[in-house]
Amino acid sequence: MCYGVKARTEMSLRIAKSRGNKEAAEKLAKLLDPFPEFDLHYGNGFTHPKLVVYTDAEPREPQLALWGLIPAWVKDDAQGKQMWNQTLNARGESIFEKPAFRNSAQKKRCIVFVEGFYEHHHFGKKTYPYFIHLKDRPQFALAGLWEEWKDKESGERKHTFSIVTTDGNELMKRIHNNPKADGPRMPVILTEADEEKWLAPIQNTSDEDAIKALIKPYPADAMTARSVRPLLGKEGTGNADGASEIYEYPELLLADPLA
DNA sequence: CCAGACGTTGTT
DNA sequence: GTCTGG
DNA sequence: CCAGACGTTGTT
DNA sequence: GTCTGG
Repeated sequence: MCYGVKARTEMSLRIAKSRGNKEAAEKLAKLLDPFPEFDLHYGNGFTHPKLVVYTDAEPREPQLALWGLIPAWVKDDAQGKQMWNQTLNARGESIFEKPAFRNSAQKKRCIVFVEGFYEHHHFGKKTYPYFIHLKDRPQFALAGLWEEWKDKESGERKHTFSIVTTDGNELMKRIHNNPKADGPRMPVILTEADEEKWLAPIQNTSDEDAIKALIKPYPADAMTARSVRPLLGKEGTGNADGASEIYEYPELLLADPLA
């Protein structure tokens, strides 16, 4: 789920300025300075990009965190690397129970602003990448969990995060059709009003229920998608500008899942 | 009691 | 760290 | 998860 | 088709 996301530097800076203040945006600009202007950040278990997150600890302060949550109890770097390949996503249904996520679900939630995300559609014997985004908002927040992990050997501290998933809506059902699936999934997309609710502290069970109520599919009619060039491989556009540009596949036009 | 796991994704 | 399985 | 490989022979 | 590597 969420093969990758689009989160350009320009967008991140714009959000930092509107959420926080000028200083926050300037600080972020320095952190992002060596960042290339990519249209795709992979989240596929082999590439672990750093993205800008806003945490419940400091909701107005942009921070960089590594995609792939490492629980605080992980004992060494090797175990951490093994773990983060499996914590790019967190199933919304179980975040309050799973050992890897429950501490974060309770008191370390975050949001990640993206312009859209990528998923593969299976048709015939091939897979076709799609870029999925909202019709009426240039960017939006995904619900995430974060954690801070300290490497006892090197003393290094790592901030990591995971994106919370939920059932796929009607749009995702048509695109996200991998042959080995239990059912289509999608990231939890938050409305502007829900962004602050997701970051609000939990002090009792009704607060917790309020958080759980946010974990639900986003309305399909508010979303749209387009096929794009292959992301990986010889022809892959990968981490490059233009990865999210529309690209029509002739064979798909006959049986476009979105038609 | 100790050892080992701790996680997600995936159709027609 | 904490739970489960043996 | 997707992309790519998928094999053997021969000396120093 | 199925496994491995990224």
